[in-house]
Amino acid sequence: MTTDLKPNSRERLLDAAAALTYREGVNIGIDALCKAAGVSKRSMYQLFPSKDELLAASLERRASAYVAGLLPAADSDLGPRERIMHVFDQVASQSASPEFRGCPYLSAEIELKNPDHPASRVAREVKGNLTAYFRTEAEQGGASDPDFLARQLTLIFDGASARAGIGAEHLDGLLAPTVAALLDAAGLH
Amino acid sequence: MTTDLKPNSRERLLDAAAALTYREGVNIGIDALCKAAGVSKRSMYQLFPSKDELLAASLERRASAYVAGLLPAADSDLGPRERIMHVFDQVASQSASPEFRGCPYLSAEIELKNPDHPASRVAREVKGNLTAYFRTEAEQGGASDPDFLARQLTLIFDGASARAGIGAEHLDGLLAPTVAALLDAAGLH
DNA sequence: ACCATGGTAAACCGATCTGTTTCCAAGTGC
DNA sequence: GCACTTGGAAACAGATCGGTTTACCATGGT
Repeated sequence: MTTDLKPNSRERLLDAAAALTYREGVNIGIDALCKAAGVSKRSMYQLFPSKDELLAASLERRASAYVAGLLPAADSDLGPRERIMHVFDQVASQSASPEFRGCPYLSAEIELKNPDHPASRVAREVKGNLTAYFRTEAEQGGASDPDFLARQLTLIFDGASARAGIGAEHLDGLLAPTVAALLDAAGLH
Repeated sequence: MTTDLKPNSRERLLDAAAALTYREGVNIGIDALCKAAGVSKRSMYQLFPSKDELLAASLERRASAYVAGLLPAADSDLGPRERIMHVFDQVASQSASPEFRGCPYLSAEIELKNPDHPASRVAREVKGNLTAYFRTEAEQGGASDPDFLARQLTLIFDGASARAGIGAEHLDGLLAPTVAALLDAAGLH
């Protein structure tokens, strides 16, 4: 077993950072993060070299759960079209919650304008994975230009996230027909 | 003539606020704004009651120029379809500039998570006007559901703004076919 | 009982935040 | 010359920022 002292503090910090930065933005203070996690600043700075790295680590940790909530279960026997639609259905249903603030990775990249920020790097990677997923499914479904379709879908995804996140749109019934139109245009069967 | 003492300070502040918050985010400090505008804080606080109001006023002032850069000239004799496409062509060409950071109104709403912030209110109104423009043109073009199409187009607009703004997408050749697919699906002639 | 470890609370540091105030120089009218 | 306004420079206030350090207290091994 790899040494696993201090098991809780680290995770509590990551969870608190994920929750608070999502609600309040990346400019939330370290004192607030530590207080919410029930961890002293001293311990925090033993676990993470800086706030930036804590933020990046919290986004990274959140990543697998985030995509798990978006993608269909591994054992589901859906076709490529359904596997794409599933992502958008999930976003639409998530956006119904009043706590929904859009894709945390998009928000992070917009708030930290600096693309070299460690958290921006993580965010870029996660979003890249989503686009890659779309591309794979598009290919599988025989789309005429899988790469192009994947870019279109990511655009829709981020647009929907952003608008629903600021409460400007309620996605209900909007997303499915829009995505369907693009899939049809791309010849995805 | 309405009294127009202190003509320059006010405008310089508004311009500086627009430019700096766009580049650096809404968390830019007041000292930096005043220094960039060449106006003392004392004068600034005589002209505006708070930073929030200055920010809101700068977004409001920027609004007419912003939509002017997006919409076709008033005397242009374009059909509804072209008048819609024109907006997206403009975004695509603007996004080529390295200073492009996406729609400033979307960014503002995302960064200030508070929808009651005066600047959020202004941003919401400006974006509402864009959606209204789309709806009008959709109606004019005989779209089957103008309201629905307008929501779709705004979604694309914001998605494109966001992704190009963070440098994740270069819109070139992506936007026109995507929008065209939606216009076709809506039966816009 | 003793000491090491590890973690919390809290003071502290210098910087920066929004916002206020003081001081002073440059007009301006008379 | 002289009262008066205007506004810039900058100090200031109080809070908070990221980050460090000190002081104390709990545990547990021996």
